[in-house]
Amino acid sequence: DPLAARLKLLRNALQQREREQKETEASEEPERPADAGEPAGGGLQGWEQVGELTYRRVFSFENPLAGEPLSEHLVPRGLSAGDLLFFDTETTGLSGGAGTVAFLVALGRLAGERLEVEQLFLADYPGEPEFLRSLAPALGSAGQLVSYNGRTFDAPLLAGRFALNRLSLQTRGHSDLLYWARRLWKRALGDCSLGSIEREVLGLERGQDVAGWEVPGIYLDYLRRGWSPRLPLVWEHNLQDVRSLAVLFARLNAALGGGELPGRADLASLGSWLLKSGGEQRGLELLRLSFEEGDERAGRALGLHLKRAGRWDEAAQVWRRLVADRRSLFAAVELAKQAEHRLRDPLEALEWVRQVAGWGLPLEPRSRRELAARRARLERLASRPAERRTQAPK
DNA sequence: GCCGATGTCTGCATGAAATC
DNA sequence: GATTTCATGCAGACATCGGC
Repeated sequence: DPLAARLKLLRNALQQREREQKETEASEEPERPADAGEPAGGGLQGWEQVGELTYRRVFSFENPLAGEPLSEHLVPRGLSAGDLLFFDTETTGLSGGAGTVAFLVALGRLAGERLEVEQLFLADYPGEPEFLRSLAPALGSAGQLVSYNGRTFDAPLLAGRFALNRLSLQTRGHSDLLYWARRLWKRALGDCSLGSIEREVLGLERGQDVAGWEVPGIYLDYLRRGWSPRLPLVWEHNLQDVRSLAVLFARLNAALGGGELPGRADLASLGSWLLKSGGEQRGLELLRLSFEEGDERAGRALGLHLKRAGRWDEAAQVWRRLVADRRSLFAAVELAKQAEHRLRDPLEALEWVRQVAGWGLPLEPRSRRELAARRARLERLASRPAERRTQAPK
C-alpha cells in the first residue's frame, strides 16, 4: 500500500527528528542573544491564548462577495457563501515531508456583510497536536475549502500533519483558485503567483511584506531566539493572502455570472472551458467577444464548436473571417474540408489549399506535409471528368 | 524537491464512405 | 468484399507552474 508506506516513512523521519531535537536540547543551553527582543509568547499582544502553545486572533473586513449568488462553476450547487472557508497556511518549508510543519493558518468565512478571518498560531513545535485540534472543526465543517494552490500544497501538508499526530481530518470540496488564475491570466501575465494577481488584476497593494521564501527562516529565527522582529510581517502576510483570496473569488464569481473580467483576461480560454463544462451560452458569448477583439484562438474554438453543433454556415463565416483577417492555415483547411466533404466540391477545396500556398507562410514540416498531401489528392480529384467529381472519394 | 492540474503534442483506434 | 482514405476523438507522454 503506497499510502501506508509513505506514512511509515513520515513517522520514521519524525521520530528521527524528535531524537535529534532531544539530543540538541540535552547538549546545550538555548542561545539567547542580547538583541533577541521579547521572549517566546511575549510578543503576542493582540493574540488570545487558546491552548498551551496555540494562539488565536480575529479580524473583520468588508465582504467582497456582497450577497452575489454563487457560480456553479466555482462552488457545487446547494452551497451558500457561508459554507465557504478561505484558507492559507504558513509553514517551515516547501518539501511537504515530515519535517515541514504548518505554524500559522488563516481561515476566512463570509458572514453577512463581513469577511471574518481567524488566525491560529503555533508558538512552538510541542503544541502541534492542540494546534491541529483547534483547526479541525473549521476545516471539517466547511462545505467548500477555497485556497491558492492549496490542493497541491496546503491540504496535503495538513493531511500529513494530522496523520502523523494520529488525528483525523475529514474535508469536503476544495476549490483551488490557482487553476482559474492560470486559465485566465497566464497569457497576459505569465507569472500567476498570488502576489502578481493581486497587483496586476485586483489592483491591491500591500504595504511592508515578506516574500514566501523568507517565512520559514523568520519562524525558525523566532523559535531559536525567542522572538523575531519580522514575525508580525508573517502574520500580516498570511492575513492578506486570505483576504486577497476572498477578493479574487468574488471577482471570478461575478465574471462567471456574466460580469466583467478584471485585467487582461484570456476570454478565449475561459470560453472554451465553459463550453466543455456545461456553460454553453456564456462560453459562446465570451468566444464571440474575444473573436471580435481579434483573438484568433477564440475564432478557432468558436468555429469548431459551431461545426460540431452542425451549424456549418456559421462556422464557415468564422473561418472565412479568419482567412481574410489573419491568413489562418487552420481556417483555410477547415474550409477545404467543408468544401470537399459537405459541399462535394473538390474544385473549391483545391482553391482554399492553393490560397494557403500563395501566402508563403513559414510552415512546420508536419503541416507542410499534410497540406501537400491534401493538395495532391484534391488535384487528382479535380482533374477527373465533372460527372465523376460530384462524389468526392474518401 | 514534491505534487496535482493543465495544456500541448503525438500516435492509435474507430467509423464512415468511396474505390477497386 | 477487401482496401484505402479521411476526420475525429481519446489516451499517454511530457513540460510547466505555484505553494513555503
